Amino acid sequence: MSYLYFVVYLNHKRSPIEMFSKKCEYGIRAAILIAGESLKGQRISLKYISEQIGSPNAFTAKILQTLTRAGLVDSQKGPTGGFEIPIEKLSQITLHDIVEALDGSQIYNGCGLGLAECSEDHPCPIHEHFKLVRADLKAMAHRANLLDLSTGLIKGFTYLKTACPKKIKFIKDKKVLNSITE
Amino acid sequence: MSYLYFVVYLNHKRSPIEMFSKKCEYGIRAAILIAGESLKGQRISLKYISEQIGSPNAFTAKILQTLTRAGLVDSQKGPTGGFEIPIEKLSQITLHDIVEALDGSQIYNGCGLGLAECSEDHPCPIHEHFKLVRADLKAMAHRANLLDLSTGLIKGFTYLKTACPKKIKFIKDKKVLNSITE
DNA sequence: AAAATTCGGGACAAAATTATCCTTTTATAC
DNA sequence: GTATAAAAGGATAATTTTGTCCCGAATTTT
Repeated sequence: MSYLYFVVYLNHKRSPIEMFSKKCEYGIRAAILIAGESLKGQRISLKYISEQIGSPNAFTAKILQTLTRAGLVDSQKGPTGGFEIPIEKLSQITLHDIVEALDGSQIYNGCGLGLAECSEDHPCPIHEHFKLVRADLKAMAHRANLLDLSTGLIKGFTYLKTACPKKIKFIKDKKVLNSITE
Repeated sequence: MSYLYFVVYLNHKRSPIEMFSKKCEYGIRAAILIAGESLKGQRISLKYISEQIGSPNAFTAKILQTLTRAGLVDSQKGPTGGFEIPIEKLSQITLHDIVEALDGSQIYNGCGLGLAECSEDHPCPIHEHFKLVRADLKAMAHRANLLDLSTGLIKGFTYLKTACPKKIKFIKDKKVLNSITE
């Protein structure tokens, strides 16, 4: 007698194309979490961060190193150490700052078709069409700051981790299922 | 006696993050070129396409296969063969159709932070901020069609290839320079 | 001082994207 | 028919992105 079980697992792979790289997505999520905890006077560890935002631990460590070196986040070693952002800086740090540090500003400045030379004088076919999109994205990234982004989180209005899985795989064999879910 | 030479070369590597994948960029450029030539009653070959849009030949072949299988482009084998798009279909095929076939629609539908579950009811912190950008991008991609995109090209108002190089590398040694540029 | 905890950073591994090579198939022209 | 020109498609390689492992450095607690 065999049953149909299903096992669910998160995947960390970047979908064919998203707006930001995985590095940047994790970085933004981490920064918002740190911002929220900093507002509450808490310093938080890498372990806690990767648990809360559902990101791979060691990869997140590299990203936080980058943000720390960029001066966007403060780090402290040793027990009781961790990451934090001074409250007074929260409203000054924008989404743009995070993206710039991790992905660069190609996304708002580059040509939509990847041409090196694409400008008003020498436009690609979608140059005009792309203007508005790029301008919106750029304005949004400069407007959104860590204070605003983290208050929604603290109030429970927004979320940083998906409760729902990305990939669902069906497994008939109970033993196989248990070997994966144990 | 040594001089300072510089050698210039195009790079086909995707920058850290752009709006579309390289595959999609080449696909869009190829489709617009084919559209323009089709308007002039010409069928064009892979070789001509990759020369005109400055894309790697074999990679472009794969992309055109995908577009052909998706029914967006017609292909014909043999001498005088090549790629074309029936004129009457040009205004019906949108940027969205090309992107959808090559990259999927994740870019306008997916969460900006990569969360699997991100919606009005369970939003990520940047969900509201991203709405406008995504909507603009989606609307633009549905609005822009191959007829419009290719007429600018035919009239010489827009370009599909960069005259200007992406990377510049300085090389002092004349022998090294010659070995590269020969 | 020793132990424990946490970040820093180098080396390495896996996966996805980007790109190349080469053979087969199909159609045209001679 | 034969040669030729072009797309189709399989296999493979290079590069980049994503992710892991492990050890060292710094800081706090005991």
